[in-house]
Amino acid sequence: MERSERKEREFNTRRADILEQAERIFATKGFYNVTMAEIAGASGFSIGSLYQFFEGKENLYTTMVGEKLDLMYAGIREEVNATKDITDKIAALIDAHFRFVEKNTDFCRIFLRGENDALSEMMTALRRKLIDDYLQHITFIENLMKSGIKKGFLRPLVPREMAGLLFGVIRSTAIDWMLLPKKESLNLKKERIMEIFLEGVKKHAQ
Amino acid sequence: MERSERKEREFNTRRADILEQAERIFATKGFYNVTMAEIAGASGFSIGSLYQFFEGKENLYTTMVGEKLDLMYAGIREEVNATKDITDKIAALIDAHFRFVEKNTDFCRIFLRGENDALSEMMTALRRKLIDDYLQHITFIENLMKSGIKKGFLRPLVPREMAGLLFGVIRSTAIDWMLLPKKESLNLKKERIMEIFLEGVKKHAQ
Amino acid sequence: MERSERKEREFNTRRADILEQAERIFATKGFYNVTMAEIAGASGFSIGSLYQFFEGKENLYTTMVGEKLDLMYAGIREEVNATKDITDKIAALIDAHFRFVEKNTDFCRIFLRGENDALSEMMTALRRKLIDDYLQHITFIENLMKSGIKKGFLRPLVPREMAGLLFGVIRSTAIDWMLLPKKESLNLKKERIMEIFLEGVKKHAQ
Amino acid sequence: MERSERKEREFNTRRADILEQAERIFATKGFYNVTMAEIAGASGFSIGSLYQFFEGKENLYTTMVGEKLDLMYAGIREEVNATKDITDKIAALIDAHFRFVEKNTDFCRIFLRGENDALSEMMTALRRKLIDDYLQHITFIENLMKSGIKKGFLRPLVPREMAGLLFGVIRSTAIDWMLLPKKESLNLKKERIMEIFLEGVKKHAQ
DNA sequence: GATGAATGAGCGTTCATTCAT
DNA sequence: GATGAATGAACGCTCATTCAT
Repeated sequence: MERSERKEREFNTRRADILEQAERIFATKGFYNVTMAEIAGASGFSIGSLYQFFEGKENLYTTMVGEKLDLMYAGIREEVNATKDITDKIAALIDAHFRFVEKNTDFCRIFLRGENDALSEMMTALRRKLIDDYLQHITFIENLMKSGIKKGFLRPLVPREMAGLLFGVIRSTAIDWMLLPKKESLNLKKERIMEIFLEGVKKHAQ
Repeated sequence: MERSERKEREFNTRRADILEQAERIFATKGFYNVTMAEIAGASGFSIGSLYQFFEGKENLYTTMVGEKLDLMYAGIREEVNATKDITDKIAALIDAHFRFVEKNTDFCRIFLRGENDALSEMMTALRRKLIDDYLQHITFIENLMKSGIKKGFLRPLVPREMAGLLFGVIRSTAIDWMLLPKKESLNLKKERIMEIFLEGVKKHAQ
Repeated sequence: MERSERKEREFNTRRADILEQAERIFATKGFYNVTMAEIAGASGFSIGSLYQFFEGKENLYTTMVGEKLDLMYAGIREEVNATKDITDKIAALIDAHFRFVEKNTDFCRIFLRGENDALSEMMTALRRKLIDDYLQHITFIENLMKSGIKKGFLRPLVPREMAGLLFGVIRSTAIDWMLLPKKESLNLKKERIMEIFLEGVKKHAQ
Repeated sequence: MERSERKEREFNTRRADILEQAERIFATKGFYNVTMAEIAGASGFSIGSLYQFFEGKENLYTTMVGEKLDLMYAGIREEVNATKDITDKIAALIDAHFRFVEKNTDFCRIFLRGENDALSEMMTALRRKLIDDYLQHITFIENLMKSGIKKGFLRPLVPREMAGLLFGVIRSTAIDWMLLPKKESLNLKKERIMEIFLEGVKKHAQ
């Protein structure tokens, strides 16, 4: 049925438009300081229309966050998987993460502000998803570490902890960059992170 | 006037009681899901009384967060300053941070959830303070790095970036610990962080 | 034009289908708790189509109630008119009323729940019609009483009041039956009503 | 504590004021066509204040109906119990009922319009209460009939059915009076009801 | 004619703040 | 000072009706 196909395409386009505006607005003002009327106005729909695309404000918010985050993780892993060498993989991991943050700074600010209030069912579910996705990503990095150790490139430390620390510096660097006004590209930090992560900060006897 | 001194002491005691309850409740439910009535009930004061100690809900919240954070940073630096050796100082930095997080997990969750909504003047001011304090702390760590480099213990990397990364892994490790249910002491992570931070993860030729 | 005749027949069939579903749904949930979307879904039409048959929700409701009620009164009177004897006529009046209630319990519940809200023009008109029809029915029964008195079968009381009381016990008995879970046939009550109505409850000297 | 006593008295006075206005307004316009703002305005309170006295609109409505109905039944039975003779008791039953209807016509119209929508928990509970109270009242009348039969004043018919019919004519007469514009006192009907109920309408051989 | 997505006025409810007692 | 009842603006959500397709 062509008719319904076009309908569905249009539906998805409109839905995406709303999500896009919602992302921008929620990122700027936080969940509680945004009204449905505001999102409706910004996305060019009426208040009532929003409810044809999403069950309510919470659903709109959690959907937006969830879908965007899926994109982020998927994008990062794709780039990592496209490389062969372990060093390149780590570089890609950092690079892809930073590029996502730079392109979606507003969205990422949501995690600065948090608001994963575990009061409603939906918000609880979102929080669970965030944690699950995060753990899955750590596991992905853990496997990177494991293969690096197996290949004798990395020291035989606990892979999970190595993964946690690597992601930690990536995340922290991104947070700092978002927090601070000076807007040099995040990518400039990549090499430093890699060097310190790989070599450590301690001066060794030469 | 002794009278007014006692008055003031009492005032401060009551104020502290309110802040203590407020911390617990805000940490559990977030800024927007807490009512003044709830804080009043929990702290044993009437709603109206809260307004004698604080200008309003936002003031109560920002005061609580600000004062607690000051305590944290002051406590950490005090412990660091009480040691001499650079390795001990780094250990103290991590140790003191982790102990604060373990003792004040609820409070720290506030930063997981964020809600630094920059809408009102007060919330903006709080956010500014959070950033300032953070930068000040980074500078403190930066000075640690500088002295480590000067003493020839650390490699001559950019001290600010070293500081950022060290704090990054500390923060990230704390976040993970708060996010995840397994409740082994955070302190177990200290040695790993130090080792990886100091030595790096790369296997060197022997 | 045969064409238009068929059109009209189809129109009436569809209209009747809608009314039938509307009756069922309104009876179950009341006027205010039913949505046009619900009626549309149940009757297999689109929301927009409902507006080709009825001017709006109120019109659909008042039409449904009005037409059904006309059927009830007409049916009862037809059955009464089909008998000769005054006792038989009274029996038929009760009988026909009870049978309608049993066959259309859901519909009759509408009167239990009422909702003849006199706010809109239409609802006011419906209420007026309900009252008019009711009075007309009472007049019909009044004439029954008159003829019974004229024939010397009934005591020379005020016919209108006799009619009001007879209808009163019929209605009340029906209401009780609808209100209460025990589902023996309403018809079992007919004989009792007739006996008490005709003979009274007082014990006479023998 | 005198203080709290006065508070409580005031609370109850205000609560009663609200219920009084609510009764008037709900009776006029039905549950769904009344807004909290309207009740607030009419009773001289702010919208928010209504929620200190009642949990919400439904609670306000069901409370009002329930309490008023209790008063009615209690009042009627009290008057009946104050008489000795069975005929007087029946007269009192009718009389008290009619007086309540005349003094509380608006309230009673609520039952004309119904709206006992069984959707929400509260409305279901109200409906249950209405039925329970009704059955209890019927039982009260049934006992009247039983004692009348035992004393040999009434024919040995089924007491429950006699009670149902008596209440039926009372209710129907009241409904008619409310439905119709002519405003002669309801009490004029009392004698007729008693005569027909006691003697029946059938002419007996003399 | 038939459809159902779009509209937006309108409602019940919440809660920070005030102020009379 | 201490109280907590009173306030009312503001919000999320619903649904009868319209109208472009």
